[in-house]
Amino acid sequence: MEGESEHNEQRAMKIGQVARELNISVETIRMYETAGLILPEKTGSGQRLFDVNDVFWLNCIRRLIKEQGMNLEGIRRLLALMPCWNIKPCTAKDQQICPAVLKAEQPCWAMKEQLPPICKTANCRECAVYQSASKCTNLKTLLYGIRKRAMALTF
DNA sequence: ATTCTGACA
DNA sequence: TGTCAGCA
Repeated sequence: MEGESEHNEQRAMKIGQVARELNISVETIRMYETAGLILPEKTGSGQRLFDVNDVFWLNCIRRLIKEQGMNLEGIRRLLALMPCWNIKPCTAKDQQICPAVLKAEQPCWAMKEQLPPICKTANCRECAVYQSASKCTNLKTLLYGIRKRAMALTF
């Protein structure tokens, strides 16, 4: 059996283990990361570590692709539409220059360095924006903030 | 044995 | 997406 004897550690899985459990190749998982869909933890040596939420999210990505007719680009752009400014308490001034607010090219966590200080120094894996996205409830609630904002502008 | 990055007959 | 190289 595997070494599942860890206690406080949030039993992080290596890419090979994740690949086996989800029946996908490690190359594919790395590709999802390159596309900005997932943000696995990295050890000092560069080893990717996935927790249960990462695995769950990867599962959602697979379904979006295999059952919902989406592709990597589509998912990436969808995540890029997340109303991070409604989740993260950034100032109006930040929003005027934040690429995550002005553009919808990629998820905010995929361009961390270009973000204002509040987000630039944050741990994206622990940020509500990334976590809510990886919850993969349904795509509409994911964009609820957008609707709220649209309503405010319309009425 | 496993993972990592980068490249591509 | 696969896979082979050359490391760590």
